[in-house]
Formats: sequence, C-alpha cells, structure tokens
Amino acid sequence: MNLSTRHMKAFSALAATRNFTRAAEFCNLTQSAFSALISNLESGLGVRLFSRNTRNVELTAEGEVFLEMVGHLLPEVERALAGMRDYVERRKGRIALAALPSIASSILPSLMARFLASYPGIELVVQDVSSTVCAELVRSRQVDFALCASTSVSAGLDSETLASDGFYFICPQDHPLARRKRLAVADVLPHPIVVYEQNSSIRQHLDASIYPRQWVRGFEVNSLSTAAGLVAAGLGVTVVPTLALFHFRIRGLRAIPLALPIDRRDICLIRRKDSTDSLAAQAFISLLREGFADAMRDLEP
Amino acid sequence: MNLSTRHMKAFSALAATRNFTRAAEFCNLTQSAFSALISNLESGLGVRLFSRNTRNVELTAEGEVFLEMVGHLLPEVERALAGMRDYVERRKGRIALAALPSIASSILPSLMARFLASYPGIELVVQDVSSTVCAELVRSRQVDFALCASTSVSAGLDSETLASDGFYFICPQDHPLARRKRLAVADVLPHPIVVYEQNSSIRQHLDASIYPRQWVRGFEVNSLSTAAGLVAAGLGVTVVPTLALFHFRIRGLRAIPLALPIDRRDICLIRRKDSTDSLAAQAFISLLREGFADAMRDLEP
DNA sequence: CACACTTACGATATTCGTAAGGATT
DNA sequence: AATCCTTACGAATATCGTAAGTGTG
Repeated sequence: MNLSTRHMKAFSALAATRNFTRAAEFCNLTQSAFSALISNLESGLGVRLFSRNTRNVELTAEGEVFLEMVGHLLPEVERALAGMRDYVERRKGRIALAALPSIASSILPSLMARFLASYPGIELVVQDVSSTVCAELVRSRQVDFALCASTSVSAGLDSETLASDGFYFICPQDHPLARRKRLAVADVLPHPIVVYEQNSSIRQHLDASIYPRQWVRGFEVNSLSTAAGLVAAGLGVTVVPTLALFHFRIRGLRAIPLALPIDRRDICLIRRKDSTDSLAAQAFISLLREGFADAMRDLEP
Repeated sequence: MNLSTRHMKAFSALAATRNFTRAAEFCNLTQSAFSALISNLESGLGVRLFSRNTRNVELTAEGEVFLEMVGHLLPEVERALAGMRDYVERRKGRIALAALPSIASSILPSLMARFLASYPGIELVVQDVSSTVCAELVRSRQVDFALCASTSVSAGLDSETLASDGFYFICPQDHPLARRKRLAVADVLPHPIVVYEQNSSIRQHLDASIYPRQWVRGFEVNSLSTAAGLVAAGLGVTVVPTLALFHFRIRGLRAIPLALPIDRRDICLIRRKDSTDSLAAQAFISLLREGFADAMRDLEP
C-alpha cells in the first residue's frame, strides 16, 4: 500500500461530507476519478471504508478507525510540508558564518540588517574569529561559510574574493600629515601608532608589511572603535583597511591612502568545495556580493 | 505536492545508505526509477534534498530538515497502516452484541471461546437483555448485532433465523413423568413448575402458550442454573427451550420433549439493515451460524 | 577506466474525464 | 423523475526498465 496525501485528503473530505460529488469537487476531481481514488485506497488497505448505497454514504467500523488515524496523520504531514515550504521560501532557516572581527564589526552588521529585513525568519549566527579559525570552522562544517583574508585559505575550500582592501592612515585633522593626499611607509614611521592585538588580521598584515621594530608603538587596543576614540582624542594615529573606515567617519579625523609593501588585503568568501549551500545561505551570499561591491564603491571612489 | 509513503521510504533509504544503487535495490526498484522518484520528490518540494556528484551523495541542509521530519512521520504512517492491517486481519477489533440471557448463558460462551481462540485480539462485549432491548440496542448502534427471539423484531432491522428451539420438560429421573417419550401441556399442568422472572423470554413464551393461571407455580428464579439445581434437588420441575438444555445435562435429570401451543421459539440474528458489519463481526457471525446449526444438531437429534 | 548518477526512450500501468448504467427515494 | 454512485472506455500522464551518456576519482 502506497498511502499518499491525496488518499488522506480524499478520505477525510468524504468522511466529512459523506457525499462523493461534493468531496470530489473539494478535491478538484471529477466524481468518477474521486470514486476510483477511494476504491484504490480501500483495495490498498483491503477494507471497505465507506458503506454506500446510492443514497447514503457512511463510514464502516474500519472507516472510523482509519478516520481516527488520518485525523492525526494528515495534520502532521501537512505541518511537515508547510515546514519544508518555509525553508524553501526562506521564511525559516539558520545561517552560521564566521568573519574577521574587522568585518564583523564594520560592514557586516548593516548587511545582516538588510538581510533580516527581507527574511525575518532566518537565524543568523556570527562568530568573529581570525582567518585561520575561519577556515577551520568552514572545514569542520561548524559554519556555512566565512568572510576572511585570503591568506591561510587552504585546500578543499572554495574561495571567492568579495572585496579588496587598501590601507589608510588615520589622524586628527590638525596632524602634520593631515593635508597629504597619499602617504608612504616612511612618512608614517615617526608617529606613535595605535595598534591592534597580535592575532588581529590588520596587525598581522602590518607586521608582515613592515618589520615590527620600525614602528613607534602607541596604545594596543582590541577594537577599531576604541582606536577611533583614541585618535580623535589626539592620543595617536592608526592604520586601517578600507572596510574598517566605517569606524573612522568621525568629525575631526582624516583618512589618507597609505602605500604598504603588501598593498592590499583581499576579503574572501570561503566555502566547502563540495557542499551545497542552504537556500538561506545562497540568499545571504548573493546579498553579500552586492553589499561588498557597493561598499568598495562608496569607500574607495 | 503529493507525498507518499514510497517517497518517504525512498528518501530514508537514500539518506541512510547515501548510495542510489543500494537504496534502489532496497526499495525493489531499478536505480534509474529510483533516481526519478527522488527527483520527483525534490521537484515536488522545490528543493534539492541531496547534493550528489557522481562519487558522493549527501544531504543538503534542507535534506537534513526533511530527514528530521520524515524520521517522525514515516514511523507514524507505518504504525497507522499496521494498525489497519490488524483490523483487516482481525487481530484487533471490538464486537459488541446483545443476547437473550438464555443464550448468553448457554450456547454463547463456548462459541465466544472458540472465536477468541482464533482471534485473540478481538474484544467481545456481551449484554444479556430481553429481546425488545436487544432490538433497541441494535437500532441505536450500541451493539453490532443481537441474538434474540424473533418476536418484537421491528422494521429497519435485518433478521436471520439461526436456530429454532423446541421446549423440554425437565424433571428428576424418579419423577412420575420421567419415563415418557413426549409430553403435552395437559400432562405437565399438575406439577409445580420452577419459572423464570417476568421479563425472561422463556417465561413470556410460556405465559403466551398457556394461560398463566393454569400453572402450578413453584419457585421463581433468575437463572437457568438455579433452576437446574432446584430440579436436581427434587424441588420441582421446569420447562426450557432446546438451547438451554446445556444447563440441565446433570446426572439424575431427564429432558422430555414438550408440545406447546406455540411450538417453537426462533432464535434470530438481528442487524441494522443498511449497515456494513465490521470484519471482526463478520467473522464472528459466520462462526455463530455454524455454531448454532451444530448445537441444534447435537441437542435435537 | 571504472564506478555511480543522469538522461533517453519505448513499453506498461495508472489516472483522468466523458458518458452511460443502475439503484434508491 | 431526480439524485448519486459505479462502470466503461479512450486519452493523457506517470512510472518502469533497458541502455546509453556523463562526470569524477
């Protein structure tokens, strides 16, 4: 017996109406097709479910038993199918992603907000971790994808560059370099620089670009917004990548393009090579592509 | 979407094996037909459930969600179908019937025992009531059928005679009439008779056969076995129909055919005219037909 | 190149709707 | 006569299996 939702719907319609004609049109079937459907169900089960003499249709004893069963079963099946539809139409879902702190704290929140405005039912879980951890989380399926620097992306993962960061020197508007149009490393070295913690992608990029000893180390902070506060208070200068400029759009601060030996930092979307993204993830990823492209256009005109 | 048990079984087989070929043969299908079945399911739901590249088959995120659902759904559907099969194969069921006390206490118990030996899962509920109540219970669907006297069976009910009772005079073997081969009413009248309560079918039959005043009334009892005891103790004689002879097969008692004006009592099976009997009831009824016929053969050779 | 899934395609089976048949009130 | 379920039958659809195609390791 191959019981289907059609069978159950037809059965319950007939049990409710006790009339083949009306039940048939309720199921959008000809009366004859409907009759055949019911007979098919009955022969599949091996019992008459309805006793019918042209004038009266009523449930047999076994029909009553089946009605009880279908009364529980059909709503459950329909609830399950509706649940699937929720996923298909992205009313439900869960996206786990990893991102560098400099991304998670700058461009990502607004993109998440835009995404959630379109798909309010989807749960977004973000972990802000270093690039190597990003890759590890993707590989171990703990997240659906990650946004991180292109370095340390290893085999088995699929990488797609979403944005390419340049670097900027950030200083108060009354700083000696404040009027310059572009700067080189040599220009910056004399000034005490607010730097980020050791694991930070920005710090690692700077350390890789310039031998650490050459810097005049100022404060060491964890977050970009703290750095912004310090610089605004005249307590130092700093260097940040394009996407982090969000945090430095503060009155009294200047951002000047800075040429570094390792000139750019690529921001990549990394995914497992073989895996298929969930529909929710697909939707978010396409929003991210647009969002990053827009951000680059706005920040580096 | 018309989700069927085939779909769910195929899905779970594939989710378990992650291999189309093996899952297909598990479902007794060609690999190609199986593949089509899965595609059909996926297109019905509007999602890919498996990500497959010729070498690997695995669940997508939506597939995982569906697996969770099917994991609950499929066992429930199968439990329901197995439940129906229990009814069809008469491993489960419930038969409610009404019967005259003289039947319920004599021939019926052994027939019930035989029935339950074949169909141990079926619940039998017997009410021993008068013929008019029998008819009423059948009409109001409180019982599936009844076994009662043919009198007072009214319209809308289907009646089938299962047995025809004659009447017997019961006396101790040392009674003056004990050697007679057959008796008439006149023979019996002088002897004090153990009679049954007013509503009893036997009492009513006797009252209708012979004007009540003509009897020499002995004890009045409720049950046939009490009557048997009294007669065996020499405290009277009694008159009972054929089917009640069971109770009087006691050493020292004689049963002698008695000709009454209303000679026989027909025992009928009565059912609702339109209703369809449950499979369990059908099985019991056919056993009853045989059982009553056998009993008549044994008791009235 | 071997294995595993997909596609192509003709054959079979199912399901559909129209229309006629039969039973009940 | 009217209503309502069943049956008959040709058409449309779905499903099956064989066999060829395709891509991945």
